[in-house]
This record gives sequence, C-alpha cells and structure tokens, in this order.
Amino acid sequence: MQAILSALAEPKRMQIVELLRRKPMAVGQIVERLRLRQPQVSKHLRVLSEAGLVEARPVAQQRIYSLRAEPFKDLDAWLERYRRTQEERFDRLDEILREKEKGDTRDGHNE
Amino acid sequence: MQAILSALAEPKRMQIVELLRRKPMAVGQIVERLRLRQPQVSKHLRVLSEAGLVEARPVAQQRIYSLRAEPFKDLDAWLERYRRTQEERFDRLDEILREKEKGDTRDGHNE
DNA sequence: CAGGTATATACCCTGCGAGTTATATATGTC
DNA sequence: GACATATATAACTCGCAGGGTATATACCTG
Repeated sequence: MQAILSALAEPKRMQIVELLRRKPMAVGQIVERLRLRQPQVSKHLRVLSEAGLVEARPVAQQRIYSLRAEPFKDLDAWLERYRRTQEERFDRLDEILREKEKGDTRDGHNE
Repeated sequence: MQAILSALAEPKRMQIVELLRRKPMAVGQIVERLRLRQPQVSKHLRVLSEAGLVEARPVAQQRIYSLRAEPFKDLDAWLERYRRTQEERFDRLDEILREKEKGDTRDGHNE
C-alpha cells in the first residue's frame, strides 16, 4: 500500500500513470511527452512496476507499458474503510463538537 | 492531490491517519502509540494538516486532531476515472494480448 | 506570578530519491 | 558481424524530508 502511494506521490510518475490511463505506451513515447531524459523515465517505470502499477510487454526493441488494475482496487478497498467511517462520524462529529464549544464559552472569555 | 498522496505515502503519517480513523486524539496520545518523539509527531501533523487530511481543535493545552472527509472524497473521485477505464480495458486488454501471444507462439517454445 | 503540562518551532544531521551523463544490453537491419 | 535503435543500468551530484535535541509558546493550577 505504501509502495503504491509513494509511487503515485511523485509528480512525474503520476503524469506517467495519467498518460498510460489513456493508452499503453512505449518508453520513448513517454520521454517525448514528459520533460524527462530516457533513463529517468525508465527509473520511474521501474518504481511503478515494483509497486505493481504498470507492466511491460516487449515488442521488438520497444517495451510497451500499460496500467494494471490490481493496485487501484487495493486503493479502493482501503478507501472503503474511510468511506464508512466518514458517513457516521466526520461531518457529524464536527458539528457536535462545535456546538459543545459554544456551550462551554457562553460566559464569554475575550482573549 | 499530490499533497494528499505524499502525505499518506509516509509510513508514520499513514499510521497517524489510521489511528485518527478510530477516534480523534491529542498529540500526546499519538506520541504514546507511535515510536516517535513529540516534535516529529507535530511535524507530521503539520504536513497532514496542510494536505487537508486532519484538523485540530484546541481543548485547554491540548490539541485534538481528527480526520477531515474532503481529501478522501478527492481520492475517491480521482480513482473513479480509473475504475471506468478498468472495466473497459485492463483485464480485457490483458486477456486479448495474452491470447494473441499464444497465437504467435503456437509452435511451442519451452519455459 | 511561579511551576507544570502540552504542543509547536528552530536548528542541525543524515539518508534517500530525483535528476544527470555514460555505458551496458537487447533487438532489428543490412 | 557492423551498425542503428530502444531501453535498462551504473555511478555521481544535490536538495529535501525525516529524525533528533533544545527551546519557545500557550494554557492551567496554585
């Protein structure tokens, strides 16, 4: 999970992922679109690959990279736990506490 | 979005978020539970706060931190775009390509 | 106001990761 | 095999972020 998040946290890698969302691409095509040298793109792709976010398919000398679905599902599952918590708590608790605060300070202490 | 992701990418910060998911907590309580000094916890909380993930509520000298819902909704919205793409493409394209490969190598290269 | 508790900030150190250039490793063409 | 193309790896530099200690700030208690 941390691997997925830290892979996506890097802006250029996020750009790569956004590119690959549209369609699979060879390394050279990514290099053209981003402002990066080829070795750095390869390094980013390695990180993305180790996080399971992308996979490569060799075609002649090229390597076509595409997104994998699994890590996105993992992210979704992780988020799900927070979705549930949110409905019960976040905004509601927020209100509750604000009301309490009003009650506590009704005699009015000025800083 | 990058702020949210890089905030969550840091393991200790993720731990803090997971703690706060259960219930809001004061800084001192977080310090007890994580293997971190107080200043470092405060720094992590600052990052989380700037990413909009948490908010603080002062109670006497304490500051009670709790999660905010918004960034999780943002993440969810971002994921949504990939969910749609996935259904149409990922696993299906994957299969298609694998089938193609089989076709290409039907004369049988071993391992 | 003195002393205590809770948290934030300043400052320093260190390791790691993003970027670079140079080079190795395929693979395709002649 | 010689050469070109596409990508990966190695070796290096440099800035930043995470960790630490010391201290400032805020609030409560007597």
